[in-house]
Amino acid sequence: MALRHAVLAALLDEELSGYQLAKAFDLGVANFWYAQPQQLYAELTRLERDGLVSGREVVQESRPNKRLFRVTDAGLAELEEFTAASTKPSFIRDDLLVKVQAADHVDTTALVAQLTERAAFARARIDLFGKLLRGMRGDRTEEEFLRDGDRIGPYLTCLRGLAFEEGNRDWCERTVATLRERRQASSPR
Amino acid sequence: MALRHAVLAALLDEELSGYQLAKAFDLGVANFWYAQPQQLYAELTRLERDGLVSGREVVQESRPNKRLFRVTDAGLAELEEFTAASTKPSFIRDDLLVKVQAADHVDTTALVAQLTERAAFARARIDLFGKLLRGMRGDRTEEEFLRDGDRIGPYLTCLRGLAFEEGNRDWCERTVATLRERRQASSPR
DNA sequence: TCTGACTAGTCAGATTCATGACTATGGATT
DNA sequence: AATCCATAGTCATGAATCTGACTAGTCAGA
Repeated sequence: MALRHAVLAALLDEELSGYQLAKAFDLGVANFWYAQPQQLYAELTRLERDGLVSGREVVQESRPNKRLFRVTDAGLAELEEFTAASTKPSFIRDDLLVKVQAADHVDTTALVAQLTERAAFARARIDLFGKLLRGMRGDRTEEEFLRDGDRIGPYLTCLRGLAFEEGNRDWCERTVATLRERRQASSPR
Repeated sequence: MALRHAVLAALLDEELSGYQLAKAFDLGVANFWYAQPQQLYAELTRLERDGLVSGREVVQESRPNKRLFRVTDAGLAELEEFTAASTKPSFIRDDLLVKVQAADHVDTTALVAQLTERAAFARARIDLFGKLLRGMRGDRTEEEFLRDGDRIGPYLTCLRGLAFEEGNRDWCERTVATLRERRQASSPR
C-alpha cells in the first residue's frame, strides 16, 4: 500500500480533483511517485470508502463537474503511522539498465539512440524541476527557504528528483560516449 | 515483461543456478533490478519452457543438487529485440520520498531516524559498488578498462548504481540537516 | 544434541500495477 | 463542418509483483 500514502501526501497541501491529481502524478510534477489516472481514481474511491479522504462535488458551468478531495483527520493519522513505520530500501528498476547490462552481447546502435533519448528526457525534467523549485522558494535563496519556509516537503522531494535526473543525464552521456568510442575502435573505416 | 529480460541479461556472462541468481538480485549486486527468489525461480521455469534459457542438472555431494542455467540463441535474440525496442522512462518510486513530501504535516522524529538509516544503507552500498568496480577493472584505470575491457556492461550499470546511492546519501544527509535545524528553530530549549 | 544458518527450490494466494476502451462536454483549430 | 484537444471520470481485464509458508539436507557452534 504505497500509492495510497502517496495520494494522501499529495493531497495534504491542496484540495485536488482526481483529474488534477492524475496530471501531477503523470507528468512527473509529483516526482516522488508515478501512477496512471485510472489507478488514482480507484485509489481515491478506496480512500474515501475508508474515510481517509473526503470528496465534495463542485458544480461547474462550462465543463464537467468534478470532485475535490481533501485528507481527513483519519487520513492524516494514517500518514503519521506510515511515516513512523520503517521504510524498505528502494532500488533502481530500469529497462535501460537491463539493456546496458547486456551491451557486450547485443548490437549497441539502438541502445545508443535510446540513451540519447533518455538524456534528453532527463534534461527536460531537470529544466522542469528547476522551475518548480524557483517557483516554490520565490525570491529567497534555497538556504533561506529551507530554514524559514513553510511546506518544504515538496521542495525536498523535488530536490531528490532533480538530483536523480542529473544522475541520469550524466550517466547516459557518459555511457553513450563510451559505447561510441568502442565502436569506432573495433570497426575503423 | 521486464524481469524476464533482467534475468537473461544477468545470465549472459555466467551460468548460474536459481539460487545464485537470487543472491545476486536480492543483495543488490545486480544493481539494475531487484527481485525475490520466488520470482526468479518462476521466471526461470517460464524462460526454460519458452526455450530462452536451458538448464542442466549438477549433482552435488554434500549439498542439494542444483540446476545451472544459460541463455540460448533464442534467448539472445529475445534480448536483442528487447534492446532494440523503445524504452519507457523510469521514475523514482520510494516510500521515503512520500514520507518527506508529508514532512510539514507529520512528526519528523521518526522520519529523521529513517533518513539516517537510509543514508547508512546507501553508504554500505557505495562501499560494495566501489569494491565491485575495482574487482572488475583489476589494475587498470577506469578509462582504460572502459576502452579496452570486455564485458563493460556490468561495469556501466554498476556505475549508475553507485551514482544513485551517492545521490541517496547526499540527499538524506541534507534533508536530515534541514529537518533538524528547523526543529531546533521552532522549539528552542 | 539442539539450534540456527546456508544451500536449493517449490506452491499458493493476494496485492498491485498497467492497459485499452469507453462516456460526455466544451473550446479551438483546420 | 469536422476534427482535435482538454476536462472529468469509469470499467474491465490481464500482467507483474510481492508475501508467507513449506520441504530437505548439510554444517558449525552452544
